[in-house]
Amino acid sequence: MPKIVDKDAMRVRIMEAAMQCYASQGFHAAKMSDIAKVAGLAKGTLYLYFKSKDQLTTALVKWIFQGIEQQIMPQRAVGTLDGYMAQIKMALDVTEETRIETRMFFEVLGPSFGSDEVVAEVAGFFERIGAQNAQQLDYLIQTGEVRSDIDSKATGRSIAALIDGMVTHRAMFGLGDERYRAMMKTTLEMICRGLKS
Amino acid sequence: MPKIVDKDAMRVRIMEAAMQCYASQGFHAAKMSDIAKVAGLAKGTLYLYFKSKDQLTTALVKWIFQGIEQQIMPQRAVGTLDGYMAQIKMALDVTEETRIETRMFFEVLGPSFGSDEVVAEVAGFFERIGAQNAQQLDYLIQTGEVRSDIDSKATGRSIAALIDGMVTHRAMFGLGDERYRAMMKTTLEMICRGLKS
DNA sequence: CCTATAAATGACCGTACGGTCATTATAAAA
DNA sequence: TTTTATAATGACCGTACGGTCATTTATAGG
Repeated sequence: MPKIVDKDAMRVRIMEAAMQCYASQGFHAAKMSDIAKVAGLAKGTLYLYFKSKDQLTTALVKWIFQGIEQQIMPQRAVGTLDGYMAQIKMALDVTEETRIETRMFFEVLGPSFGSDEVVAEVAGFFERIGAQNAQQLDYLIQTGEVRSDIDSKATGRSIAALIDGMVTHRAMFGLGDERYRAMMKTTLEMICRGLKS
Repeated sequence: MPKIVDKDAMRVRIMEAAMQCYASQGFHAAKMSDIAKVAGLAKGTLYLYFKSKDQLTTALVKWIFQGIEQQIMPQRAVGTLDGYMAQIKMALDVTEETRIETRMFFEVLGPSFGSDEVVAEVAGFFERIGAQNAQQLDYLIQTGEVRSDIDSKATGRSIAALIDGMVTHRAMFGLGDERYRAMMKTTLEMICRGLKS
């Protein structure tokens, strides 16, 4: 007899609203009432699904990174160095949406935001990306396309950091499209030459 | 006849206190009264030297980056690729203090923080680092140590972004010393191989 | 149509912090 | 020592926002 609601869908709806508000106003400026308005709910309702603003934000960050990872990871191990480079190129060539998310993370990853949980989540994300890179490299070493004297684990993790550096700088410092494209090109060449045996 | 004070020294004293508070508590958690206490002043006094917390923070960020730049830039153009690589290595191998500052910037660069001025300052910093790299590369191209078919401007700016990526990941994601050292090694090798003609 | 239970609401509260300003302290010069 | 302009102080104010909860609304089943 009671009213029944899809709680997971509701949580997603709220997280989407939060994302929108954080993107346009920033984390601190976005009020819970704003998020509620965007979600088409009353403020109090948010607290039925998330205990606090921090918890909502933590959930949001996890959700976003899980999304990115699901989008990236399935692209199964490619068999050639060229294929691997193409994969890196895709990672570098981010969408506008990712750029918005990047800006948001800057606030959320700051030390004033309570949860080390969020930092740990993001750290884990890059850890997995690094591990995937390492695996790729190991395979390409076996096929002989990549130098056998590199430390694949360290190199894989480094590549993850390098990509993040590029993506972050593009998002934060308004690097124009043509310019960034030139940067991508030289970066890819540098990495490729560095790996090739 | 009036009481006279060295205003610049006072501003520095306050910025140092702010830095300390931001580092330990984060930008948002640090209250003006905390900063005052650390500086050994009353809260109201801060407002004689900075119009607002935001302005204090903006000044602080500029001050820090100017310091870093002065520390880095004078290391005049080195004449060999090995010298250049050594310079990059130094940039990668950051001190604990820099790591603290890195964490702080994550908050301050977030979109909720009013001033695009700060972002512009940091953008300018990396722009200058990129330009310096480009200059170095141009020289090394002329001496024949570096491939002549690279886009030195784009490569220089990319290297700045790559370094920042590494440094940031170290600061944010608790990469251990040995591990980071291995990452530095492969990164340096990759860059070096990528540049060498 | 009624009822019981889940869901939604938004007025309200507490508090905490940035910023102000009337008052007090300080020190250089006369 | 007095004067006077500058510097420092900290109690106080306003307000804005996260979070609560008594009340109202919605709906599935009988």
